[in-house]
Amino acid sequence: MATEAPDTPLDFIRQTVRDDLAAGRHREIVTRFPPEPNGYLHIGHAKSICLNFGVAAEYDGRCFLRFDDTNPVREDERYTASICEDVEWLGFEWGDRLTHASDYFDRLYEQAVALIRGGLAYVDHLPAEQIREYRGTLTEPGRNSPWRDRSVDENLDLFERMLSGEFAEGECVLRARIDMAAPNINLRDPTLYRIRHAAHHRTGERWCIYPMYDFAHTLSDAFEGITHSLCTLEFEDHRPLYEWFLDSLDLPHRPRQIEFSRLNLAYTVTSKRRLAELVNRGIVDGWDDPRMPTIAGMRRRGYPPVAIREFARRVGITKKENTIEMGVLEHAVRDSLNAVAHRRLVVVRPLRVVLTNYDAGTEEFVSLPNHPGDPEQGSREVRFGRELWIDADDFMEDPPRKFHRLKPGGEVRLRGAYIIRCDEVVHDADGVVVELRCSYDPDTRSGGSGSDRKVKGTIHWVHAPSAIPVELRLYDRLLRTASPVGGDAWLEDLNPDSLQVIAEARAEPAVLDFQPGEGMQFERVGYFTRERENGADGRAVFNRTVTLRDSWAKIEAAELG
RNA sequence: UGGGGUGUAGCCAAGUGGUAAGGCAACGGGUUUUGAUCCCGUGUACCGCAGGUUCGAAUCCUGCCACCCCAGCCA
Repeated sequence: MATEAPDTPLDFIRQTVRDDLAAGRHREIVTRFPPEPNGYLHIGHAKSICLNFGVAAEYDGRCFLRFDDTNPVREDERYTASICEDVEWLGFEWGDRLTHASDYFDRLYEQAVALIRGGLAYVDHLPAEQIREYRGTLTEPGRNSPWRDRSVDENLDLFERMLSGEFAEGECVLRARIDMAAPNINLRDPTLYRIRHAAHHRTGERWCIYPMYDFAHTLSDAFEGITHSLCTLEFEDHRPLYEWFLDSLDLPHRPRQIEFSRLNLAYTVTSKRRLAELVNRGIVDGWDDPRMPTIAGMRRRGYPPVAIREFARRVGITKKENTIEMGVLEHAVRDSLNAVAHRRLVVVRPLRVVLTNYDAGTEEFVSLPNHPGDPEQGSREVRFGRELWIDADDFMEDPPRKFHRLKPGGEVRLRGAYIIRCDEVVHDADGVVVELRCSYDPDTRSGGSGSDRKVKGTIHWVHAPSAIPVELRLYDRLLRTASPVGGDAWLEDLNPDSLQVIAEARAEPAVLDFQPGEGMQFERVGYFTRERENGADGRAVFNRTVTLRDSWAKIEAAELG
């Protein structure tokens, strides 16, 4: 497992872990990542995965991957495979520590019985609506349920009958007997077990009562010997209940819960509920749509796992609400890709160029390095001839100042080949530029004797007869606002241009050298990766991972006012 | 108006009583056959506000303000 950039100050959780170890409070650090199998993992989970698995790895401990599957009606086996795949792809290993809360259903039941025996839990026959009313409000205390003082024997009997299926869903629940006047609402006799006559994806029909999160999660932590149970801020209020279970039961270990703030990313959504909505409404392709901030989406988009790990490291761990700018993620992605991605030439919007002084009967090969900064990565031979495509953006008939690309009468270097001059602009009947007639300077071939001649610009190109048609999918932010509003209104802030399909791009054939997931840079355009499925008429499809930094865009905006 | 949290530059984030790290962004400049990369440089951060303690406070105390979370038989 890679451990990146060591010289970061320790966050407050790692400081605690380090101190606990130094004080001899634990022999070994044990953490856990506890996803509910009801959706795909996203960038926020990635932060938690990097924290939990990262801390375990850094302190020679262990981390469990535990599915929190206590609610059969919400969860589905089909999500577990993707979750495993995502964690693994991110670069982490759980070894033999793949568990499920449902693995502990028997032990959980025993502990519930223990609570009843201790007079600390009771079966409540109040309907759900009444329970809510009896709970009180944020500012007023709750009231005791009329069933709160049943005898231990009666509760034992009733709980067993709940288990045996004697009651209908909603007829009764098992509740902890704590304090209905507690200022912390989580302590007002929280529900421990509810009845669900539903098959569980792992335990089948064996159970019809299922434990609630607080009970199952705390005890699972204790069973597994978790030393540091790291969760997000919204569970801070639950910590007293977590402690109550640990105090009330005879358990093999005493884990400690520590909360940190969840990750928010600007211009996207990072809640499972909202991501599911995008999928269900058909706004995106699926959970792994490259626009989605899901791990699967980022993988398909071409983000390397190391970039995500580095991103998680850079944003840090604190208890402060935060919204991270996309630039941080994008920078991490570019940074990791820049070093390793091979370069290729691809023209996005093809404009025909004819080199009028180049012999129509011949062609040649020019050598282009796979990586300009690293000769070790080799080079490739690229076909060159009289007819080429260049990007329409690289020509302007009436350009602003500082435009270093091609213009009438102007010169530009073709990357890795020759300097050309634009002699004539051909228009169609509507006045649209359809072809450039240029002449090349034979002395200026890259690597040749006259190649040191300087021109202001260098542009990319492809050899027209041998170029292959490819489809490009250009992705942009999902939202047009940085922080989506609450409720359903955020759907109105969706960016209508989050996907732009370029059906008729032209590429040098060597773009086919790479597998989906491997990153390459289309020079001057951006980083791309191959899409698994081909597009129309079988042509290769490439997803844009991220653009290159574009300082021209700013200059252009300034020049054009 | 109950309880639990959080406030350090545009966004993150170190700092744990001795005089405010770092990253991203932004803005200059250099190198460059990618307007990329790379390299240099640029920020007076009223440390939420107001008092107090101290020789000395982002760090300690008091009071206030702002924002976030909690009333599932969800996790």
